[in-house]
Amino acid sequence: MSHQKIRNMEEFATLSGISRPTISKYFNDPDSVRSSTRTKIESALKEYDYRPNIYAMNQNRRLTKNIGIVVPYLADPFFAEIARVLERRCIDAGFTPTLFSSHGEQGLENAILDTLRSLKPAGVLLAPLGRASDRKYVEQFCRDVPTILFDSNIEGVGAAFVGSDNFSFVSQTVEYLSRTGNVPCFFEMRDPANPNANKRRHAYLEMMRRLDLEPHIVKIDGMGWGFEEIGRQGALKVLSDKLLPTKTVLCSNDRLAIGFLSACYELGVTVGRDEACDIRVASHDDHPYSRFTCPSLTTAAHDYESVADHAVETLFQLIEAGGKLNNREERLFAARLIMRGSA
Amino acid sequence: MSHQKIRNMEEFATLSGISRPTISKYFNDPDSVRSSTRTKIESALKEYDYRPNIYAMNQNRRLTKNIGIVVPYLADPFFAEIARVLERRCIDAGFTPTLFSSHGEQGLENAILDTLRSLKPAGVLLAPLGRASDRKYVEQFCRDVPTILFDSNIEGVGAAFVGSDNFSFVSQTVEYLSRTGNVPCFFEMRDPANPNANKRRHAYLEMMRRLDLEPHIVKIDGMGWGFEEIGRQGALKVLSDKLLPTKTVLCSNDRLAIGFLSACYELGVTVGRDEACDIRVASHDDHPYSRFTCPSLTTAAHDYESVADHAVETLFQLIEAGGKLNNREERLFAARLIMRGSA
DNA sequence: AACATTTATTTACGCGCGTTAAATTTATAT
DNA sequence: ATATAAATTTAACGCGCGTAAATAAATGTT
Repeated sequence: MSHQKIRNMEEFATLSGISRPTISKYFNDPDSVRSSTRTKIESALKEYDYRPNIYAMNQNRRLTKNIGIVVPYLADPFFAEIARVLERRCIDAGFTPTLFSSHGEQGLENAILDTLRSLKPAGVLLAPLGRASDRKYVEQFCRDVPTILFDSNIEGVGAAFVGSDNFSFVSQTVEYLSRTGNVPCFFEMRDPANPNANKRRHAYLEMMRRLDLEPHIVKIDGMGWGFEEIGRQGALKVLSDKLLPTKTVLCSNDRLAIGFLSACYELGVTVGRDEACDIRVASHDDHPYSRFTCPSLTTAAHDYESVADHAVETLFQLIEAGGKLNNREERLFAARLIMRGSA
Repeated sequence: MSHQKIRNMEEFATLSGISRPTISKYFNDPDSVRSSTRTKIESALKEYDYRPNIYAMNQNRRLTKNIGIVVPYLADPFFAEIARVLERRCIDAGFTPTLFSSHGEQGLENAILDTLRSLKPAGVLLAPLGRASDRKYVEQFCRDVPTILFDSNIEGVGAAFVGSDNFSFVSQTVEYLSRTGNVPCFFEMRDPANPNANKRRHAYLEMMRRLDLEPHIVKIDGMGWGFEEIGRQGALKVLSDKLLPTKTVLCSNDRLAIGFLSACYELGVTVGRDEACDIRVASHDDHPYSRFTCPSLTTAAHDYESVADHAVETLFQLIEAGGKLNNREERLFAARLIMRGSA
């Protein structure tokens, strides 16, 4: 292997004895050149270790192999996990995914969309901030760039939406908790930024109505993305002030529940399904850490794999269809109830 | 605001009545043009909402404003958190960070380094996989691209290393645990992929020697990046087989400890500093979730902010120095002991 | 051997912008 | 008003590659 550095395709073409357009063709599809030339190119490739500049390639392609993935907050393991699966799927399909996190800030989300325009992606998988999103900005972006929304829906924006069926989540937990003896109250943040939170509250109310039970909603204060601490503080207050209307708590999401369990432990409140325990706690999401809480958390699990698979597949369809789909599909995946120690 | 779409700088130049080179100059430094022309440009900017293609810009710049950030595993909240801080610092300094995760795979790490070459970054902040890295590949990359290593050091590779002082971590936890009455054993994976793990083991042995205490190392099996589950399984085995040599456990890192605490809860083993508790558990990292474990985890905290600040600052120095620093600085930041409920 | 077909080469232009040098205009100082 | 400095425009090239059309060479067919 020669240690000569190669600056561009022109140089590599000269050294390998093949013309540049043919080299270009090879990199876009090795099978599109005669096998004898392919051999020549590949032996030269071993010799000189050249690879084309991916961004220069994408500058001219009618359709790039870039895919943008945007999540609202990457330090949240839920999004980190789904981003990981999405990246993997894109790579396996021969695309180059680029991952961005909005860090919970509208300004950053908009800046990311600008950067994505420059990247000229074949398509984008976008989990918007939700209520904190600049709707017009996102809408305009989706008109210009083939985009699939996931996790948080924005009505009518993007070519399709893939997410979880919040009613399925809540109906299963409410049904389970009430069937096994207790009336759950619903524990959530006062001003949830994520639209799923609102859907979950409505689902809770609807389910309680169907079961002819009296609903109780416990709203706690807090801003930002530090849900565990918000849940912990809220729980400390609710528990010490004896504000809990029932002895079964259904948290809107696992991160709040993690904080809630932490507060219970601090206050000596025992949690579990057992009669001897003070309260039961359940939640939604099947956060990567929910099986390691003490006690482990009963929760409704996202079908991560299906959501990721379907989002990516829909995006590929969208790309192949030239950026437009006939009708805006909203595909929701059902939850799977996971019974653990906490309820 | 006109809804006319602008394709490139040429078009925008025509519409704003300014020549393209001047527009180009403006975008690279708004203060480098006369205030009267700046006003013209900015009013045109309001009118037409144009912004230059960042990748095309960077194709020709002698020095781009791109910065690559690479972490070994983004679904680990520790890396997610430090990546978040690094991104923020880069953005504030006017750079465009691009984040990559190796997902624990050597092949991906190498592929990311290739992509980064195409990106022509001004500099790269790289947390390598560690033992799983392709040393030669990383080494060659660092020779070609100005790179600062962080978190995991690879001797002699990169222009500098910024990380945490493992001895500081372990010396504080060992000193604290032994001073408050117990001899800690060291709980770790059999084949840690991260070089910090080895340094921590050595630090433990050295500290025990200094304190004239008998060291005990408990090694558990497990592969991959699911540390919590590995820690849990290991703890279940160690606890139920009564293999624990002392009643104080010092875990190599918080993620193992999270699993350990989970196992303790399952088995009814009480954890805490109190005499009445069965065992004490402490650890290292101050993982974002360590304050929400039950009991909350006593741990040695990274100085996230300092590590991130110093890594970014060193990178900026490196960039300004033209890609070479005189000597390879290895800067280690001390830990801060955080006493919580578990020990 | 003559023809048709496939594949490769040559040539040239385009992508969206940075950058430079020379020519020209504008602002500031005297 | 004139000299000087500063900013802008014009013109042109380069970055690393895609792509298209015309031409040449290799391969396949009868």
